[in-house]
Amino acid sequence: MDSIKEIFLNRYELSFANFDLLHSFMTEETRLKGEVIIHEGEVHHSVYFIKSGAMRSYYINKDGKDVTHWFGFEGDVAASLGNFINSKPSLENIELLEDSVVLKISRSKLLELFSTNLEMANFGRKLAEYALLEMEEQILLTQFTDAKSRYLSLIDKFPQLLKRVKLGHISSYLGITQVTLSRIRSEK
Amino acid sequence: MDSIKEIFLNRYELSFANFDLLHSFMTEETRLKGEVIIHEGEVHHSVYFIKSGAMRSYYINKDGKDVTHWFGFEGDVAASLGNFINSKPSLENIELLEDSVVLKISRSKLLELFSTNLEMANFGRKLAEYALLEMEEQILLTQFTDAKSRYLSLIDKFPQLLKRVKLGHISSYLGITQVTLSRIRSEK
DNA sequence: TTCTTTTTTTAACATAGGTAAAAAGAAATC
DNA sequence: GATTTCTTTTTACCTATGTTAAAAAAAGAA
Repeated sequence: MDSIKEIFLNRYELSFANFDLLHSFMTEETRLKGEVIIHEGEVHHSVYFIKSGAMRSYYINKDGKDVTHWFGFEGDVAASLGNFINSKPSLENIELLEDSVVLKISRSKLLELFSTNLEMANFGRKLAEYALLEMEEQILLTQFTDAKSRYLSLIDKFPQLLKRVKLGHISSYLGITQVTLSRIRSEK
Repeated sequence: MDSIKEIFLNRYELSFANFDLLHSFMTEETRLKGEVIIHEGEVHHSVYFIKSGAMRSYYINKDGKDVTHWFGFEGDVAASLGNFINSKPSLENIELLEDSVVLKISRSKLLELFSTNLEMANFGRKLAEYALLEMEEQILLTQFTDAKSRYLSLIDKFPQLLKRVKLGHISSYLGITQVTLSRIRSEK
C-alpha cells in the first residue's frame, strides 16, 4: 500500500473507501526544489498533501528576516492556516526543500466533502487535531527551554532534518541566529 | 441570547438546534477561583466550555518552574489537548483564575456526537481549527520578537488581562522572568 | 579540475534577559 | 487597624544570545 495511504488510514483514521473517494479528487504533481507553492499575501484555492519530499513554511519578519516556522514531510498537509480556514490571504510562504510529489485538492472540494460526508468531516477534525498537537509541542518546547535543548529535541524528533534542511532554516525555526546554532553545534 | 450561545453560533457556526442538542448533554457548574479542574498526569473524561470566568493552563517544567501556556476566557474550550485527542494523561493543569461558570460535557458523549452528526463533526473541526489559528499566532509572536513587543501584543489582544491575571503568569506565558516583565513595564 | 557561489563556522564585541536578594506595595487574616 | 502573606518592583551582577564581519568549508558550475 502507498505509504501516504497508510498515513491517511492510521493517522487520520480514514477508511479505504473514503481515502479512494478523497484521492479521486486529487491530482498528483511533481514540484521542484526551490519552488514556492504558497505565497504570502495571496489567497490560494488549493491544499497540498505531501506524498514525498520536504518543505518549509516561512515569512519575512518586520526586520526583513526570513523566519521558518514549520517543516513538512510525508503525510503532512501543506497549506496556509488562515488561508485555508478563513479564506484570508496567506501570511506565509511554503517553499520546497527537495523535489516533492504532492497531492493537490481544491479547498472548495474539500470543504464540500466535509459538509456532506460524516467521515470526511471527522477526517477534517483529526487533521486539525493532529496539527494542534504538533503545535502545542512546539510551543511547550519554546517556553523556557534554552536554545541547545530545543535544538537537541528537534533533531531527535526529525533525525533526517540535518541532512535535508539548511542550518539557516533550522536556526530561525528555533528562534535563534545561525551564529548561535553554530556555537551550540560546536559545543556538543 | 446567552453570550456563550452566540459564540457557539458565530465562532463555530453551530445551528440553533444543534446548540440546544449539545447543551442538553452539558451540565452547568460554578467553580471557584484557585480550583484546578484538569490535573497533570491524570486522564480526564470531561471537557469544559467556559461560560464566564478566566483560567490558565500551566505545567511544572524540569527546573520546577510553573509555566503558563494558555489563558482561557468566555467561549474557549478548557481541556488538555493530548488527553482530549488521544486519551493520554494530561500534560498540563488547568486552574481557575476567577470564579467561573463552566459547561461540562463528557468526552465520550462529545465524540459520539462527532461520529453520528455531520454538523457536530464540523463543529469539532472548527473548534480545532480555531484553536490552531490561536496557537499559530502565539508561535509567530514568539519567534524573533523581543519580550517587549510580545508583551505589548498580548495586552493588546487581551486588554482585560492585566486586571484579571497576575504578572507572574503573564511573564511565564511570554517566556520571560517576572523581573524582566517588571523592567519592561517600567520602561514604557 | 578550477572557479564561483553558497553555506557554515569563528572571532570580537554589545546587549537583552537571567539570578538572587531585598524593598515596596497590596491583599488577606486576625 | 495591625499583622502576616502574597505580589510586584528594584538593584547588582552575570550569562546566553545577538550583531557584524571575516575566514573557512562545502557545494555547484564551467
